[in-house]
Order: sequence, then structure tokens, then C-alpha cells
Amino acid sequence: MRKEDSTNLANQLFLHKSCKVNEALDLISGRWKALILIYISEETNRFSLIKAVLDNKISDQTLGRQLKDLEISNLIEKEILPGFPVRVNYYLTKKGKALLPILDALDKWTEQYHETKLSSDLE
Amino acid sequence: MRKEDSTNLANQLFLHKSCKVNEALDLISGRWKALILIYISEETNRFSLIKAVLDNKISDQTLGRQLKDLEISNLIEKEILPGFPVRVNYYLTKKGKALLPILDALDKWTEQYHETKLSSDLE
DNA sequence: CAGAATCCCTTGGGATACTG
DNA sequence: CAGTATCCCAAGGGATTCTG
Repeated sequence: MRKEDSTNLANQLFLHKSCKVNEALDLISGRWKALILIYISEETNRFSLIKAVLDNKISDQTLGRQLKDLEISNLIEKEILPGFPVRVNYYLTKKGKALLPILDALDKWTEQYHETKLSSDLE
Repeated sequence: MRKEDSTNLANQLFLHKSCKVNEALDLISGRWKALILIYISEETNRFSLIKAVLDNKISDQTLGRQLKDLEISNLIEKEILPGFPVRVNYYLTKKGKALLPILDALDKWTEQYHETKLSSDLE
């Protein structure tokens, strides 16, 4: 295979495959989005509980935005409970649930390769 | 389980599990990083080839930074070839290779759930 | 309680020009 | 060829305040 061919092949990869990876990453690359998804997966959650589990290190404004982003991305949905004051429950969609194993894989990957700086890294 | 307990449990999850997911995402969330990793996986690559495969939509400056980031993250390594002008080959490390299946999973996930906006999303 | 409005600041990435 | 230096801009996220 000549060099031009391999370049063309690579262009195919870029156009047809790689872009989709970035699509996925865009949806979960928010500062807190993956954390929110993982936490919501554990149990039904309300706004203030999610904030609490994030150690209150996220502002209301930011949490609201991230939740809205996740909703727009169709990863979560919310149910507004009747009564006052207003309470809201957040759920994962099927799409969101399908992402959990991948987030778990990322977690395991980080754990496995955490600070390996050995010459044996190249195989 | 009382509410306080579940909150505490969630705090454990946050501290022990979720942070690592973000560690991983931080390494690959650069605008081009996942794309670069996928392309490098296909074959040995040089700076200008990587740029070409990205359709020249990335500036030299940015490409240099992303490659350096990936190197610092220990996802790739480079080999400087003797001679002039200088040529450089980039390789995936074991850590980087281990990430490919996950990137592939993200790709498949995107494809599978691309624009599903149905009420059946909630199961 | 669950957010939206406003304001501000940091960061990432683009463009261009230069170098060993 | 493979970068680095410099400059710039848009976007993301934080803090605070306000509201239904």
C-alpha cells in the first residue's frame, strides 16, 4: 500500500468513524457530567441530592446547566413531583444506562494504568 | 436505609470511583485527542501525516500541544528518526492501546443511540 | 426546592510567524 | 519536517442573586 493510499484510508476513518467518538465525548466531557450519570445510576435523585453528593463543589447554576445538557443529549430525563416546594427526580434513559459500562471501563482503565511510567509501556 | 446513609454512600462513590472516570476523560477530551489515538493505532505516524488525516483542520500549534499532552499522559511515545529534515514517529503505549476498545465502544454507542428521541427511551 | 439571570474569569484551541 | 512563540477569541464553569 502506497503512502497516498494509507492517507486516503485514514481520511475515511476520520470521516466515518472518529467523528462519532468525539460526538460521544462531547456529551460526557462536561466537568461533572460523568459523575452525575454514575451517581444517578445508583438511585433516583433529586437536584439537591446530586449537589450534595458532589460535595457541594458545584454551583446551582452549573449543576442546572449540566443536567439540562444531559437531558438535551437524551441521557437523562426528569419527573416533576407534585406538591410544594417543587421536587424533581432524575432518571437515566436507556441511552444513558448503556453508557455506564463504558464509564466503568474508563474507571478500570484509569485504575489499571494509573501512573505507570515504565519502559515496558511500549510493547 | 435512611436518606443520610444513602448520601454518605454516594459520597464514597464520588471519592473513590467517580473521580477516576474524570481522570480518564481529562486525558482524552481534547478536541482532537481521541481522533489522534485512533489514527495512530492504525499505523506508525509522523506529525505531518497526522495533520493530513485530520484534514489539515488542526493547526501546527494545536497538534503539537495535543501530542505533547498525550505523551505526558503516557498514551503515546515518539521516536525521533535520524537524518535531516527531522522525522518523528508516534506510537501508542500499552496504556494507549488499552484505551482503543473503549473508544470503539463509545463509537458504537453513538451509532446505536444516534438521535433516538422516543418515549421508549425510558425503560 | 429547583432552577434562571447576570457577571466574571480561566482555559482550550485557532492563526500566524519563526526556528533547528 | 516538526515543532515553538505569540496573540487572540469563544466557550465552559464558578459565585451570587433572584424567583415560581
